Amino acid sequence: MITLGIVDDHSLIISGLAHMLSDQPAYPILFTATDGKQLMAELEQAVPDVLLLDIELPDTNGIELCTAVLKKHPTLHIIALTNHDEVVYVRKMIRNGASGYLLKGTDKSNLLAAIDTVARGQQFLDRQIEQAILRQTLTGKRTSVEVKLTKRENEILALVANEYSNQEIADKLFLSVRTVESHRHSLNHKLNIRNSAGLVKEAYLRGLI
Amino acid sequence: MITLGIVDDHSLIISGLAHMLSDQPAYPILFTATDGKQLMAELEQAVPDVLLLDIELPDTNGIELCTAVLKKHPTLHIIALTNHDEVVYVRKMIRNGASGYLLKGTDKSNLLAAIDTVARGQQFLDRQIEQAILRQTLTGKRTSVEVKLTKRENEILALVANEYSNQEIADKLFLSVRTVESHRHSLNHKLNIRNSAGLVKEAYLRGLI
DNA sequence: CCCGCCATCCGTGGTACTACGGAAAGTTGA
DNA sequence: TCAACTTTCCGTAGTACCACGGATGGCGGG
Repeated sequence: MITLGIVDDHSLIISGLAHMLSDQPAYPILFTATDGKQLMAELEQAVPDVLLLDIELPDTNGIELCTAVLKKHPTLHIIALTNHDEVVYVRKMIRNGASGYLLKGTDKSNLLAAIDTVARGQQFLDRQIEQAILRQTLTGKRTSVEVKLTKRENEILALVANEYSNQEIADKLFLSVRTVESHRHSLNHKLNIRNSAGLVKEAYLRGLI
Repeated sequence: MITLGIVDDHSLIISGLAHMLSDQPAYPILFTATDGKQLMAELEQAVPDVLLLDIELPDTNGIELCTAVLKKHPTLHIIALTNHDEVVYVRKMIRNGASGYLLKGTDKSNLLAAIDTVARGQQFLDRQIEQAILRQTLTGKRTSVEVKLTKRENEILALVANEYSNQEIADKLFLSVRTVESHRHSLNHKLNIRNSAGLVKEAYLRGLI
């Protein structure tokens, strides 16, 4: 028996995971939560063996949440759950105490394997991630199954990185400022960053500067 | 006779230049202006042989202004006038059509030489800049007479570049947010940039990331 | 000893950015 | 053809950042 907790702001993901586990009586789900606050509240009631934790949450970021949760409940094994397969993120999470790292596109067998592995106290990385890390180490090159940006997003990323303000970008591309803001919001979300600084760094990684 | 136009938002600089040229009847100053708009207006009245153009202006940046002016008045020879001796800026200006590049700390003979040279249609670069470019080409290393930052400024620059918010920086360094803002303001001023994006780029140049 | 620079703090008053959510039109692919 | 995605736009709010100016105490050089 390995008890579980699931944290994700998309209820779709939660129900997807719950469905995958529904025919597995050995993996009871103790609770689900959609944000960090709820998670902390739930943990007051019951501490599962393994926590599936989305690193993108509305009220906090999973990286810090990871640290915070482990501080309170050191016995917990955390599997980070995310769409972001860039090696940087993985390193951050692992450095912050996560035992495993799964992409949301994972399948059932992978999920169960991950749960079993971390419950045993070992580390589990998504296969895709493992390969990315290997490739990076061998070739010295960066990110892996990079987050794909749309044409527009790339364009705007480049301009932001070149010190254009939203207004200037709007003028240059004949868009409204709101549209530019929208795209930036998407970028921030996709890339799991929260300000211009992050965008510029990303632009460097992508060779846009 | 070489006619001149001067554009700088600091009247001090303008009068300084005017003074240097006051005993040179061969270099009449047709007009002076303190911003891009004024410049464009003046150029409707009279087009000088050489334009001394500060690249930092309140209403625009000299780099784009340079392009814009030359588009309208292709015969104009422009000498960029600035405190910033980083090679990047020089390259930008030259690529945008400037014929010469002078540091504001220049002396009279240097100024006259620059004017004569560009009026003849040749290119003139400040000696200091020339050497910086040579050094860069030879050593493969970047910027020249780098703007020096204080210890604190460097520290904060690094944190900004690593996606820390002002609040977080303040917490980390045990400062008030206002102090952090002050330092950022100094950084922006010293480095001639205006937002986080610029700071992050600078941090890259300085190897802080 | 005084001047200048550094580091610290604060005030005022913007402007820019960010987090969401919602909506509509166009594109693309299975 | 239908679903999924992209691009565009807007609203509401809040937070972060930026441009100044001004003030203080410390510290080093002349």
